[in-house]
Amino acid sequence: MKKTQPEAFTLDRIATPVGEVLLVTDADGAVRAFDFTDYEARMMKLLARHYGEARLTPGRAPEAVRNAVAAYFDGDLTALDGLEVKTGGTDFQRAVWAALRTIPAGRTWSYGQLAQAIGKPAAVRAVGLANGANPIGVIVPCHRVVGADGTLTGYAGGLERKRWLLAHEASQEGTGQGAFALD
Amino acid sequence: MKKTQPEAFTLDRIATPVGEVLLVTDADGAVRAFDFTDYEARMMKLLARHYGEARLTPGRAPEAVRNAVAAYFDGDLTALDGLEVKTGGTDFQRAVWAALRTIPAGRTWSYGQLAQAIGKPAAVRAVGLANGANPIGVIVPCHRVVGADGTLTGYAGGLERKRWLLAHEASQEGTGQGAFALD
DNA sequence: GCCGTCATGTCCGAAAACCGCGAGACAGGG
DNA sequence: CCCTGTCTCGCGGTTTTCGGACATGACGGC
Repeated sequence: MKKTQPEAFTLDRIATPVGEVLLVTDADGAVRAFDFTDYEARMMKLLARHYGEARLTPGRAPEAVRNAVAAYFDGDLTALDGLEVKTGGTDFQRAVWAALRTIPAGRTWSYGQLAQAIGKPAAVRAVGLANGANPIGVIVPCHRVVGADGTLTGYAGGLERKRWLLAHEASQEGTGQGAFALD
Repeated sequence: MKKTQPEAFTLDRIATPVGEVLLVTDADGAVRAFDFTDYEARMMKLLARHYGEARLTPGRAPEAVRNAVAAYFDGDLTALDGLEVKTGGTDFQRAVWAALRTIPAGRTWSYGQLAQAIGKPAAVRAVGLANGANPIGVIVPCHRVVGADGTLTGYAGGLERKRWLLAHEASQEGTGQGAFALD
């Protein structure tokens, strides 16, 4: 049992080209969680783990956040970069998630590169774990990490979506920088 | 809506015939913890377990509480009965602690009787554990529980103090009801 | 009588399993 | 030869599981 301050969060739902997403924000407008509706159970589990009995009340997220999400899916790939996010998790996990946000849209890193970036070049596999435990999909772009040989190894929202997101980000950037192959 | 703070508690210190005690109260004047100064570490651990990063600020507890404590040690054995207490812990533990407050001063129960009182006659040993985990000594009178044969089996504040408290309560009641033997 | 045994709830530490990896060894196929 | 696909093994944080230790007492065997 952790520190259990009930902490009231807002749960919003937004339609996107890859399906409806869940968007959890706190009283300060910071994003606490973001995931696809069909993985709602997993998101709830993560929230419960980090915040104990956090209470979710359905409602509308701040317009600034909603607009940023819409803009991103609409082609403005940097729209999410300014959003404030807040997470629980261990120091290691937070380091990984922070590093993820430094990967620019249209680029991909390998798990090894990511491990290197946080100063633990050997913790490659652990990085994969932390990646999978990311509570704020898309905004914290865990989908921009692929295998050393370019394979899309896994994605909590389904590989299909990972593929779509990367294509979305690549196509907007132009065709020149393709650091990975879409099959 | 204000942020959920780590819950501010007040920490007071009071002198008694058996040594200085620590008295933790909340903003409503309810008692959250009570223990002897020489077991401060254990009390802090319990507080941390139940309330996370609870913040303790040294200060004076409400006069009503201070007076009740003084009166009890002065011979008014029922002085503590009216105090409001609040605890964390599991359902089981809270059931045990609630039952403890029904034991009148000057009387003792066995662990078996206590287990019976909460409707789990077989959970005798578990009751002992819960007893030991009581964060509010004296006010929640865990010292009034002894072995089935009358032995003072254990006390978180030291058996010496348990003996003293029971003698204190017994002597004030008169000599007739001695349900236990002091050695 | 004395001793071993078992039931019961909770916490705690140790150990093991779990992986969204990646490097190296090896065997085939052009 | 070179290239590639498959397999094995070590890596390291987090989560889960497991096994004890206890503020006891009732019971069955010697």
